[in-house]
Amino acid sequence: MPKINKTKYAILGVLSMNPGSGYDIKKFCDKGISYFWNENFGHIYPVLKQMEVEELITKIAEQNEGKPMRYVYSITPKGWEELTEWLMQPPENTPARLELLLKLTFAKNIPENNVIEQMEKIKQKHIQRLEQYEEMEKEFNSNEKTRLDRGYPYWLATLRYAIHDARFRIQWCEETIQNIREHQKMLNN
Amino acid sequence: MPKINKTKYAILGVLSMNPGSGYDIKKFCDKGISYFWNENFGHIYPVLKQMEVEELITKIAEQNEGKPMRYVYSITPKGWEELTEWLMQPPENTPARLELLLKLTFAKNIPENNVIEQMEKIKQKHIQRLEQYEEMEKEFNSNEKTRLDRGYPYWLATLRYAIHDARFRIQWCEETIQNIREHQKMLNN
DNA sequence: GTATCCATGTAACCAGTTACATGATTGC
DNA sequence: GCAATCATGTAACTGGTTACATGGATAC
Repeated sequence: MPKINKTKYAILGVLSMNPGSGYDIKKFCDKGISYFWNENFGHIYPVLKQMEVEELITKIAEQNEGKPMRYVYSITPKGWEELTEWLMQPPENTPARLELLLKLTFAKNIPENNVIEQMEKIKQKHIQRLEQYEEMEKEFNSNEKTRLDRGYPYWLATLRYAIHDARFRIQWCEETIQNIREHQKMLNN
Repeated sequence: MPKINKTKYAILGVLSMNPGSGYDIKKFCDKGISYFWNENFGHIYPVLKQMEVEELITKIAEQNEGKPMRYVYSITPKGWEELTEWLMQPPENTPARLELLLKLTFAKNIPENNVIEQMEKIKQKHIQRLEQYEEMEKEFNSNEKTRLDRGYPYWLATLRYAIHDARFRIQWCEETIQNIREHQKMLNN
């Protein structure tokens, strides 16, 4: 089977919540879900065009005074069908490619201290991420309205994933740094 | 900056351990590091060719009786240089695209039970993965020789990453399933 | 005045995937 | 007899990235 255009489903999903322009879709990705999903204009615009041809979405031109042209897309019944069908299907797991782990595999060819430094930086990055996510969680849970929304447990799930993820990475960084140091000592004796 | 061919570095890394053929490289990826790195023939062979032109590797033809032709590649000094330079650089983080989380974001459009079923299956998959990794860890640590290798803490790190990863996902699946159920009940009252 | 936001799009590029082609050997 | 392993490669394709082009409005 050929590789599937995931951008199409991301767009369908975003438009299922609200009609919007290509720009709006990009904004939603950047502001709302960038820690697990990313899109860029160079792909969004051509895919939108193609989806219109496939009748998954419809376009309406919007001209506000003094502002640039806006093309607002809405999802069609056919689009809804395609979206829900995709949602019901188990997610495809794309073959992993974790550059950090690949580097570690061959890391014995560079000085230990360089590796430790890199791991330390990565740990700091995840500590910052974790703080952000925990802040987001607080805000999210303090909002009464969101908790009554049918989507509540799903939004929460994505956030919790990010939190778990950041935590395990911090732990793993610490553990790994310690293991490198201990091994260093062992070999010196 | 343009996107960088990571396959090149994977090949350099594999050949830094032992000279080998394209087939050997693929085998190493599949057997040894497939849970965090994947390559396929359709990319390996052309990249090998290009790397030979760049003088990062050299080729020797090997003809064993009755067996198909083998082309064994070795890393050159220039290749070593490029490899270590890359290793010293902090890893690029490619923009995330986690299909599962994207689906959860829009999951309120399909029946809860479908989502729960999917999450249950994913949990089972990670339980199996975890068992495998823990088995691998035992074998790995029981081997005296590997512990004296300079690469020991790095190999261990990749394995420990996989273990941490599987564990957090199992936990997260359980948590999420429970949250969906509780929310379901709450809305029914 | 300068940076950011709003807004749309195209063209060139490339990394990586899939399918196809070939054929001997080994193990069950 | 059949599947898997060994072994190399090409061609077609496509999903996604980057760079380029344009230009007004708003906020500091």
